[in-house]
Amino acid sequence: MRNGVKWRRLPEERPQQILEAAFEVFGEHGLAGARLEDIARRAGVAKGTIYLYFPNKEALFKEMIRQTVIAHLERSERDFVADRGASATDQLRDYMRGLWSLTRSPAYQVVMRLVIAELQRFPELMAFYWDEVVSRKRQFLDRLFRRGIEAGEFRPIDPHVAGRMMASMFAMHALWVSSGVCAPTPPTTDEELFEQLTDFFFHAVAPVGAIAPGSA
Amino acid sequence: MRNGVKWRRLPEERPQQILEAAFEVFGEHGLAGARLEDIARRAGVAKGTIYLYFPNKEALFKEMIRQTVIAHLERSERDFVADRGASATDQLRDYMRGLWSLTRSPAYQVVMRLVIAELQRFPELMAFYWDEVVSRKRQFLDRLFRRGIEAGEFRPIDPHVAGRMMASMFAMHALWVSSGVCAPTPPTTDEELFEQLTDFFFHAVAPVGAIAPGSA
Amino acid sequence: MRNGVKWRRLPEERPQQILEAAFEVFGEHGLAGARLEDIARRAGVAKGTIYLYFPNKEALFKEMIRQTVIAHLERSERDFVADRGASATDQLRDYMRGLWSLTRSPAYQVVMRLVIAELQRFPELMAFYWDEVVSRKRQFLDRLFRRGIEAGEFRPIDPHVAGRMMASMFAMHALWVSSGVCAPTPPTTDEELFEQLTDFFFHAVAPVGAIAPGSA
Amino acid sequence: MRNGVKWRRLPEERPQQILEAAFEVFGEHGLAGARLEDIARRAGVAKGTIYLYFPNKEALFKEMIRQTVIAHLERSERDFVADRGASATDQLRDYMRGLWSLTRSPAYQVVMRLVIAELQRFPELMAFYWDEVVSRKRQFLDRLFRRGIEAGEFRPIDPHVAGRMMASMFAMHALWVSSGVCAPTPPTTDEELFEQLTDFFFHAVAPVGAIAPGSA
DNA sequence: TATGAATGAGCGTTCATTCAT
DNA sequence: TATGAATGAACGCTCATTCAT
Repeated sequence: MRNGVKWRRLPEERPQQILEAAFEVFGEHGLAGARLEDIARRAGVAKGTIYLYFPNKEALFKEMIRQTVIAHLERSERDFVADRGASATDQLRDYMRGLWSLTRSPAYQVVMRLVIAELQRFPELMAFYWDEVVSRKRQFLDRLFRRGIEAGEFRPIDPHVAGRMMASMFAMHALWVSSGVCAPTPPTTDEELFEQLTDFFFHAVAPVGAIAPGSA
Repeated sequence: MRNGVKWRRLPEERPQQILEAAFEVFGEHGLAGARLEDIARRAGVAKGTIYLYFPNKEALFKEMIRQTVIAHLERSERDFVADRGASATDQLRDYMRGLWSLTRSPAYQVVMRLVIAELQRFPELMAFYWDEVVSRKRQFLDRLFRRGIEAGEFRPIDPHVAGRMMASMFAMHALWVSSGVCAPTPPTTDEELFEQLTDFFFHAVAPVGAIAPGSA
Repeated sequence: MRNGVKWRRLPEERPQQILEAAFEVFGEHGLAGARLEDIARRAGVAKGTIYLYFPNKEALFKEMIRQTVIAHLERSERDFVADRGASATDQLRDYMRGLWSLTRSPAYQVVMRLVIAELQRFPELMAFYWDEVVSRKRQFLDRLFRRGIEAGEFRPIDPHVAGRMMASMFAMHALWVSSGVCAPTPPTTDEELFEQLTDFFFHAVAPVGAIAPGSA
Repeated sequence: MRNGVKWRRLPEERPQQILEAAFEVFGEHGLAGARLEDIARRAGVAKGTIYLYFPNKEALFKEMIRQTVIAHLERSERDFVADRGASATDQLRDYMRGLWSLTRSPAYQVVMRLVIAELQRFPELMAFYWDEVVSRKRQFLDRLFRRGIEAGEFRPIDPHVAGRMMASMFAMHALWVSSGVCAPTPPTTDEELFEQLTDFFFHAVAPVGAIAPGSA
């Protein structure tokens, strides 16, 4: 049959194919240092082909952000609504688990590093990230923490502050894990790292005088 | 006549002069974005002069790391020895205050960002950083936390974990403050940010059932 | 079923269809600035289809010249023969009116501009243009002016010169009108512009001492 | 002496050197078609060197306009003031002579062609040309013609119109001379062409009933 | 030692042209 | 005959590095 004749990759796969190459090359050389030529070669296409699917270099990175951080955020928001019945503590622990599994994915680690390291120099990307990620995430966590505080599950901490602390701990661990700073010396397992993070956090937000609700 | 010329900077000062300019320019434009021309102009020398003292752009970056991060670590260690008489809680609070003032210095923010962004690509530098900074800092915090745990000031948390959490929170805030992610929405003062960090941390390490020792 | 498809344009119309689109796009973006993609889209065909009918971009341009400038010249010659009975002054005024309405047509403005801008670089086209347009038009005007001079309607000016002056004024106004240089400052109407041109020209060729014959 | 050792071109000549190359290349390939690389090679410098003296391609063209059209305009304005004693007719004839000698210079012909052909596509250049040339020239000619009309040397024609007609005739002749449209067939000398232009123009603006004042 | 004019490889991006379908 | 995804050479512009002075 005519079928077997050509086995090139299907056109529908092209954007994902390019994106995956971009993930790798951005990860290795940074946002500014990555060369479109390398991304193209790694994706197995010509330089011009990239521009059939993405208007420019920044758009590639935007899409990377969408597929990792924003996708996760949307999942979290859906879960939050679906899990309305659960306690804030349980909801938070679920959220943290999702965040942690994201944290361990190379794609997210790359994105985080680039966001921290280079986003400043790309004002349009910075604005995008701020609107689509930072403020949205903040809203989400606000609602979560407020619920827990009102239910007496957490001490009356400023929800913004709680959110910022959690984000800082997870983000930094993403960076450390990816750059090997975390792993080497204490041969801690991923699961142990997660336990340490949640345990620490739940102690920090536990009602004063109570047993930390998250550690059981 | 020729005498008035004495007022130029001495040739021996040249490297430091260049390094200071590099600091500023790297801080403003990042490693890749910094232009040798700008550094030269800011240092008051010609572009070619830089190459008399540093073989290339990278070398400038390496020297920057040495002069900032290591220098700070040595200061911390000296202070720790000098404060031996105080409680672990007080010592920790003092250390945090020092760390926070460092965190707010542009120099540290620059180095943190560049370390996160670029260190991976220089394995030799990464090793250097690991030995001279990461493990040394870890030892230092270990001793501090162990003291506090033994005295019952802190709950029996793994000292490594406590150190890692603290470092992650402060490091991330350094990055956020410098890139404006922290500041905008809640018009929080620097001092308030510091209070939030210490309050959060002391709650997390407080002996269970006790009032958080750090919050007063 | 398959029947409704009959409503597509016929294949025989394809070249004209493409040419019309080329006209518009060349007019808007110039020869170098026009993108084949735009022409294809505007013609309602795919990019590749253009290459079935024209070997390259240049060929499109050549064909455009043929369809506009030559076509007009032939119309002028026919009208001249048909109007044999009128005075030279009337014939000239009629010709000028026709020239002016041509001058205002976007197609002519486009061709004029492209001829000025690009013809030099295609010697073969330049020769073609010279033979088929320039010298033919000159002959035509020569006859017209000679008639007027012999009849005492115009002063004894060199007919070549009169023709050249007229052509220069109209051509330049075509270019100016199309590029907006003429319009802005004095909000002159098209009709006024035409009056100014003819009035000026008839004064210039009026018998010395006489009232300019064209202004009434 | 050390003098004879190196005879490279002096740095002070560089801008003019580049500009002359640009003149040639723009003339041959147009504004959009000219390649910086060609200009550099023709000037005997490297591509980057151009950018030491001109911020971009457009600036090269701006400077070309300045050295030809604007320089001439400024000369004309100075002469106008210096010649206050002369009749408007004499002043105009002097101006025309200057304009005609400009018209014959290859540089001016190139500039005119590019202005006509391509300026539309470079809006910033168009604005520059409009402000620095078109409106300034218009003012200048307005004053000149108004003087002549008030003194009864010219018929009461709208000064704007007279200026526009003159400009159109000279401009078009510049384009024709440069592209060979004017020259070939009637082997007219440059001087004769000039006489034809002035004679035609002075007849057109002569007081009705009078002998054309410019023709002698 | 110090200069800064000069270099040219390299970048992101565009688009005329090709060719498998 | 018609498509449009894919190509890749070419462009304007930048800037780390060199080198004659």
